[in-house]
Amino acid sequence: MDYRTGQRIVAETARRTESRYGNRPTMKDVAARAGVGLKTVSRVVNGEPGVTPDTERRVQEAIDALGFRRNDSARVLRKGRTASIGLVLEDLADPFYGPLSRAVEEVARAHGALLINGSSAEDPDREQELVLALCARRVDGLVIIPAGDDHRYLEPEIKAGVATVFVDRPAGQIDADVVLSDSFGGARDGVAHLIAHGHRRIGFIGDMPRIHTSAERLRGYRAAMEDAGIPVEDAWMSLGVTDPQRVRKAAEDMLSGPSPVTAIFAGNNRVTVTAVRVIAEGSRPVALVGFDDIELADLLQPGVTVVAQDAAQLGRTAAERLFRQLDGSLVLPERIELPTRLITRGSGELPPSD
Amino acid sequence: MDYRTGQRIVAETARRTESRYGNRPTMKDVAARAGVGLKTVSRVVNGEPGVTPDTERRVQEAIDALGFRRNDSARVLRKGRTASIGLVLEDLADPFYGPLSRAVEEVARAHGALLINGSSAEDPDREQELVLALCARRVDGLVIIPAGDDHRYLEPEIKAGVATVFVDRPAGQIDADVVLSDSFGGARDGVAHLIAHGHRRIGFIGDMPRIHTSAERLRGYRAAMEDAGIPVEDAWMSLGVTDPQRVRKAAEDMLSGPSPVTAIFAGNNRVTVTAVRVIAEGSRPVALVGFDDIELADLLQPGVTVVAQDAAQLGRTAAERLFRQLDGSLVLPERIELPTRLITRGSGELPPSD
DNA sequence: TAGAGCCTGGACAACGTTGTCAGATGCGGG
DNA sequence: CCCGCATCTGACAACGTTGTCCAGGCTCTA
Repeated sequence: MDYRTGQRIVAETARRTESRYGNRPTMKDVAARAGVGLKTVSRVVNGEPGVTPDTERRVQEAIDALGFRRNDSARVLRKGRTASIGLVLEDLADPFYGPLSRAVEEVARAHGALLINGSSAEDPDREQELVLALCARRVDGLVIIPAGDDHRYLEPEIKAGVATVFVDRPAGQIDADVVLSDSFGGARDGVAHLIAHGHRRIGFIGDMPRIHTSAERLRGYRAAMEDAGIPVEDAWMSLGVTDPQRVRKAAEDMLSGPSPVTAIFAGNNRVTVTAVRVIAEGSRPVALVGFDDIELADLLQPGVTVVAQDAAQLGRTAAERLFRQLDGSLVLPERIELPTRLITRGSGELPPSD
Repeated sequence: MDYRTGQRIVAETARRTESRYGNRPTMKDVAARAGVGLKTVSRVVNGEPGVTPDTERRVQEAIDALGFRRNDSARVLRKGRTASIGLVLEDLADPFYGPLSRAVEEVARAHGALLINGSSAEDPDREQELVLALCARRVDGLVIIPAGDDHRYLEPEIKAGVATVFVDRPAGQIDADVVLSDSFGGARDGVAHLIAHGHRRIGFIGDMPRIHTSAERLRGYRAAMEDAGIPVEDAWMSLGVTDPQRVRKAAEDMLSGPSPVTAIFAGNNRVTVTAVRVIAEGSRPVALVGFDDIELADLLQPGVTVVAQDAAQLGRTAAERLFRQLDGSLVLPERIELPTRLITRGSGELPPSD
């Protein structure tokens, strides 16, 4: 008995010492100070009815005096919903994802939710790790730009009620909502545009074909070439390169081989930027169409013709669908494909140089 | 009694119905299935020692079978730390903030923390709302790019132990860690660069002076002009405009007034982009130096000379400081100023055109 | 073989909030 | 003057986890 009492005093002292820094007032503290019950504080904090103005004022004063802030962790534990959603993308530093993320955030905000986001760095393991960490935090929903191609690990989560929407690329091995740009159609149109301007030897530089958008764009390229009856040479295609040096090498190779290309179709914004550089350094004009719009593209000489997708619209559409899942107004997974838009600015309209 | 029993049955039924969708297994469920105690499950989940391999296997099987995922809200409630930090910035869609955010995320990840971020849209009220929402979720720390100039509302939070670092602009009315770029020095150097190339009538287009960086850059502009003994005319300065149309108007005005400028110093990346456009449309060459680097700046004709700041480094520095606060290895708030770098690419070296 | 000491497992309280329900208070009418 | 009713307030359990502490079974030694 003495021993236990001693223990308690030690614990109490430790707690009090620590409380100067790191312990926050709780509703109980507020209640004690205001001389009311715990639940009354809860009512005031949440704006529930049934509190006299006088009582409310006393409680409010105590709240202000103590600097009380409701602990949402406890609230979540009780209520079950966190009012937060997770966004997993590839790299927030990529200018394509900034507007997308912002759009998701705005929709979340309109629904009173916060956004937690993480970058997968195009690594499937890291994607899974992130997604599961978000699930452990009990986000209400997930917007995922997948890096991996197997999302069966999400099945228990989805079954448990986590709303899920995939963006930019479809989910692997599971049936889920997907919002995509029309990569195939966009690429086909872009390449057809080059063909229409007289090109026949057209290069394609894209990311790894295991990435759905890359594969689709490659398919679009092939389709356009085939439609025009042009056989594609292997030397015209570079797949899986994305870092500037290797893109540079790939572009230089296609421009200098035995049957050099007269035009390049760039599979994404980063490739486009590097391609612009390589072409600008070369002496002869090379036509270029890029997938994804890039800033200042209109100010270059010539302006860069692009197949633009609306990143913000992609994010908005996905987030709205997510919240409709949460409302319960959605039942069956769907695949939504947003159109792309060819923006001609000059580089895609250059005639072949030979 | 009957009534209460009735109630209970209704509740039970509702719960069971719902449980197919929306209720997740808990450690208790896992324990029951594995035939062990609650705490044993906790030990397995957290990799704590003191569990026989055989027991561990049984527990693990139950976890997999039920699709159990630890509820971090409950964990947080118990442990006090959330392993998450908040980042409040102006607009994630702005290319300046993408790399910054990503850098913060990487540091957080290295410390096992998740990043919750929000955009203030340069609105002080929204900033406060966001910050307090983050505090309610008990983030361990906050990285804030302030929109407002009074942060006294944060005092109770900081006192309660929320680590806080301000980035890009200093905190208002409170003493806190700040990580900044040297806006004053950078702007002064940039303007001096123009002066060194023979310019005397130099325009300045910047954001609202209530934003610290804008004020500092304006001060740098004035200092450089004063150092060179050049009196500044009001018509050369445009403050508080940031949307493209108004920047355009401002630039056109300075270029066509009674004493037109021969060079423009652009106060931030968005202004720079618009200035490039206006200048490109005009007939006579106008020199330009911009604050913040922009993508493709080197490919324009002429290349855009800029005063570059390292957004990623800003974020990294701030986040590292944040975690050092959390380690307890930091005591006094400090102000860290990172240098800027003048990158000459052509536009800033053009001679005056008259 | 008994006792000491270690290892494993489990019962229980606590974290801070909210939902439920019952008690207290005040008011008007019979 | 008392009762019924409406309004306001508070006690208590529960959410799912972790820390503390104790019990029981084991091994090892004297």
